[in-house]
Amino acid sequence: MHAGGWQDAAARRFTIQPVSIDFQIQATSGPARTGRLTTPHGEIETPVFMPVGTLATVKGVSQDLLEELGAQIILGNTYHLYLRPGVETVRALSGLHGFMSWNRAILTDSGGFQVFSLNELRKVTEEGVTFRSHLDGSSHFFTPESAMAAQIGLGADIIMAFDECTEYPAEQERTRASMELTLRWAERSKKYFEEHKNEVPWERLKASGSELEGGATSHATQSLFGIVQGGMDLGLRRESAERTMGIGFPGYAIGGLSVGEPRARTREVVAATLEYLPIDQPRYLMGVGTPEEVVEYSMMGVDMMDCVLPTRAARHGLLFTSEGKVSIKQARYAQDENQLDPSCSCRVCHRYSRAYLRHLYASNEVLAQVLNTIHNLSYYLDTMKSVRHSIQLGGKPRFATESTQAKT
RNA sequence: GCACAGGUGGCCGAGCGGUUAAUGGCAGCAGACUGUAAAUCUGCCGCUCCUUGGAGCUACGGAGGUUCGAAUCCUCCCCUGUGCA
Repeated sequence: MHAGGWQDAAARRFTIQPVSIDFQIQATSGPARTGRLTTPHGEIETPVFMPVGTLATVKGVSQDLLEELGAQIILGNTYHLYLRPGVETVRALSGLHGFMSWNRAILTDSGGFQVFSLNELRKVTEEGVTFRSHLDGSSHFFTPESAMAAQIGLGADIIMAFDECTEYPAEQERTRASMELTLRWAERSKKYFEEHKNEVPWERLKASGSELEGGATSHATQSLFGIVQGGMDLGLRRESAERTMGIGFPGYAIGGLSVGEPRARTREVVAATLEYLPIDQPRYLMGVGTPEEVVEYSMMGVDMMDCVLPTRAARHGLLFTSEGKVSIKQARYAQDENQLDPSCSCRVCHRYSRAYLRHLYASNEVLAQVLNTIHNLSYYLDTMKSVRHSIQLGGKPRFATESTQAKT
């Protein structure tokens, strides 16, 4: 069932124009593959999970901890950073990398997701989106062009086209109209980007110092990724993929998922869309998912994923472990002297008991957020490491809850 | 001792004659969270019983009383705070 689509995709790749980002596939196992994505801030081993750091911070953890955890690339958000501290401030402080002192790769989302998530504070037109700031109520007009300008100013290694994340559920006509709008915006995004991408000085974009892992590259520009929409309609997904590829980007994202649809539907749409995308370029599944989903999608051939779940859930006392979810706030852990996850070697599991973590959470201590976030990110990042390993060995990956089922 | 002000469910605190098992908040318990308006949000939270819905019981310091009806009014008692002796 995969074969036809894959061959189609393989054939199509020759129509893709040259790109400014390097992606080399290293090993494959069925539809899954490991690869190396080269950015101005080092090489990224894929499949990769990208922690979300909306406001130039992955909430709860410092940059040196992120490095220790093995985060290869993190996300920032254009809309939020535009509002605060403002693109000019970030630009003046040597871009996101310099501003937040992060020498590894960064990807910024364009603000397209806010078109969806802030739907009560915004108005969409052909030209762009008017947002009413959630901070002070002021009005801000975003267009594909302004979103690109902002992202060029922020200076992330990978930036995203300005899209409309279609809501769920949506009628066929609405989904198509939304998809068409995203396509027109994708063209405008690319056009503006091509004309202005050299405005990010190479010296600034380039990683500095000896901390850079993998070495700087010759890619002197940012890379702009396109985003496939099309809702839950497989036909529209295909059309969106093909037409987005027609515009031509160095990488493609699958957007508009995890917006409330049933999980099985997400899987179906991802599986279908992957087949329509080029086989030799990075494919980025936006906003997904649980540890199990992240593994599953990696095995389906997704190269990049990001999700708020590990960090947000951590702040809310939900921890992911090899034995399944642990809601550390539960009374049953009050005197549990065991480590959180017996098969995790993160600094949290290594040192603290469940009882202590529960106490910190119950007492509303900020350390609870820090430790919980460290663990969850560690769990995701280690899971990805093991997924990459499995793909390289051509075997089946360890699923996040495998040992739970074995034990109970 | 006298004068005021008070004693409400684990805690704080509304209510001041009926639609009150009793508003709120906290604490407690459980759940949700998927390109971050999220250290957020939702539900439960006197006891017992049956199926949702309900039934019964016990409750507003204590004991009496007024009233068809009292956490709410009256009397006495106990206790707490403040002031004066």
